[in-house]
Amino acid sequence: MAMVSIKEVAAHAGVSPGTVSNVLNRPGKVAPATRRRVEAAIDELGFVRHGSASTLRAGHSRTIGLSVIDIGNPFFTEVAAGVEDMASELGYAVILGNSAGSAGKEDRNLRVLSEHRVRGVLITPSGEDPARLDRLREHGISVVLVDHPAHRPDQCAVAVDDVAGGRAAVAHLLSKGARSIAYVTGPLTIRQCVERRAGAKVAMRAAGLDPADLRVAEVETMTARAGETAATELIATGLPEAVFCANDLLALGVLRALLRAGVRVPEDVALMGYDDIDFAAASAVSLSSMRQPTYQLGRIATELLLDECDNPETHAHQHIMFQPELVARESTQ
Amino acid sequence: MAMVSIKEVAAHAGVSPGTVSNVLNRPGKVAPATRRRVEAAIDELGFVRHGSASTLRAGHSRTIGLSVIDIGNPFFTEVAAGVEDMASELGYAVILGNSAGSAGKEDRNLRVLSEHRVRGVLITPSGEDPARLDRLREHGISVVLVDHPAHRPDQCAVAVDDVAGGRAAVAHLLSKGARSIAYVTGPLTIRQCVERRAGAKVAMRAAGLDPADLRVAEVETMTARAGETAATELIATGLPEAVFCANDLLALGVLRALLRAGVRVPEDVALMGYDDIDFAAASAVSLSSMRQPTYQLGRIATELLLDECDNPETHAHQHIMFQPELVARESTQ
DNA sequence: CACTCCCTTCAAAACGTTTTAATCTTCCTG
DNA sequence: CAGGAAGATTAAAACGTTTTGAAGGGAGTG
Repeated sequence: MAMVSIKEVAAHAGVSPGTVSNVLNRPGKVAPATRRRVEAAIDELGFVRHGSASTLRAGHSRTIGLSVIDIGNPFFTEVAAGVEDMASELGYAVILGNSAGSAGKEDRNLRVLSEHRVRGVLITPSGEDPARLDRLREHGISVVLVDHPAHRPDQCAVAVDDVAGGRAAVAHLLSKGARSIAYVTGPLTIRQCVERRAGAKVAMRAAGLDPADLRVAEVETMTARAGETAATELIATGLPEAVFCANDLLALGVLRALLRAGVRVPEDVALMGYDDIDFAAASAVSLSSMRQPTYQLGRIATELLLDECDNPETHAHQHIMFQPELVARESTQ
Repeated sequence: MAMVSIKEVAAHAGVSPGTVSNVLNRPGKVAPATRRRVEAAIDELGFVRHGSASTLRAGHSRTIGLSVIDIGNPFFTEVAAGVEDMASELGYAVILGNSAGSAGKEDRNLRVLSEHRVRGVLITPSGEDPARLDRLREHGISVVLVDHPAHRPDQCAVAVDDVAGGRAAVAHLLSKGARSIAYVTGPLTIRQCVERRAGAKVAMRAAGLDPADLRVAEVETMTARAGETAATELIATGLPEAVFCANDLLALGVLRALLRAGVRVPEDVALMGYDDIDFAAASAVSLSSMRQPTYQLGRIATELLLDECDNPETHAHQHIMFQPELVARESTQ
């Protein structure tokens, strides 16, 4: 109830509100003696700046938004960690939005971010609708795409080469002797899922196989539970020699269901995940996976975004594309 | 750049700004014909309400804060999921803060939340310093403790009985025949760690053992990596018959290090975790753990908080204490 | 027709900052 | 000691909403 304003601080310190504001925002501009007096008043009264008022007047806030597809996925928490670290180094706060794979929730989150007049937005878009992001840009909110290639040249983006990743993963499975391969994937509206599939087909063609023979099992969410469902279906309809999963959560679910059904991994079925989350190494059969520079992805995206916000005239848009790295473990021994 | 204000909408629709505000906030108060006209103007101009301005004028925002200890821990992402679902059902947005175990970061996050004039804060405090939270309350920001018992009677809190959990976990290990037990824990400044240890000692005393014999291995963070460190140390100094870990991440790390060192689980060492995160069931040796109603924790805490905010006169403070549940798997077979 | 009442809309003030231009001090220079 | 520059502080306007009390306009009533 007792929020104290800059005016009361000013009165208490015997100066004008403008001076208090200066102490807060450009301490250099105010004489050391008065500054100390004001700072004392601030402490004494427990003053907390009203962020909304300052955003309103200043026209922008020191806040950025981060919108991810699934905060329950360790991949994204790792990205978020990178974002948060870099943002707080540069004096920005982060508002996190989780779209949970739903376009509706993503829209709601973007609206909340717009209303907050965030300085910029980092987003891993869940669908392919650049228009909504363009609208943000028209409103003066910078957008950097994370784990997604740029929609347009005048935009920053930080991504990982998913086609190369899919190709490397399946090439690895093929090199272990597998000939029939299933691809367990989330919704094929998700770009990553589509590109990893494309990479998988490239690898098959390169090995002299018909890409059309890639068996695709599509599930609704990219969670361990969905992975179990997919595996149950594979078991019912006949197992392939190898399974490539669009991410590690799916792969862990597949693994769990296979083992429960008495299927041996990798003897009966070889298994590959994607993302190399921490838990991949600790699972029942340690999981081969494609490692991505997750934390770096977050840090660099944030750096690009804030450079764009803070130095608009010198900023040069960049499209950064990392290469994923194969990590072979027991599941493809 | 082209953020349109309520004034432009008003001009475009041929009404006053006040009427536009009414359309936004109490559509019932405005005649259907004008409302439609205003709504058309809003769509046409792509108007987005300036949240800061409205917070400033209204004195409060429809936003709550959630401050957790470690967003990398699935336990907290599950809590966050519950919070977000309930909050958005009630029309609130959530700002997430991750203290990453550091009191400094927690302070910074609370400051950011204060500056945003959030309506209330949900927090799993990382240390024991009720004073900082009292300061929030003095500022008119409601606080509900999550996974932590109340500091004071006039406050809501939602917790799980950690003493009972620690007791049940160790009683289970003892029932499997273990006599020497090690407790791998995060910083003993964290309440959960302390109480689970207290519970462990209760169980030992009940079994006729000396509680002082509980070997405590304290590590700095509650991550899998820290668990590996702890296990390495245990191996070097002599293994106990059973290990109880303060959470599943630690347990997974311990498990990984033990297996790598050729120690069999549970034959040589029985192992228990805590939280029953999804990955516990999928690990190399599936992990026995203590299950908590995590998602519910988040939902209920949010419900209490928003009831306190929206109905301050009828609100009754509640202290809710859930009981954890033992889940026995291979690691304690 | 005069009056009241209700429904709708409006004008203006207020919220707590930041910022700009102006004023007031102080100190230096010649 | 006059003149001015540099530095410190201030007053006042502005940001985009919400809210309040008042005004406007029909419709119903006596």
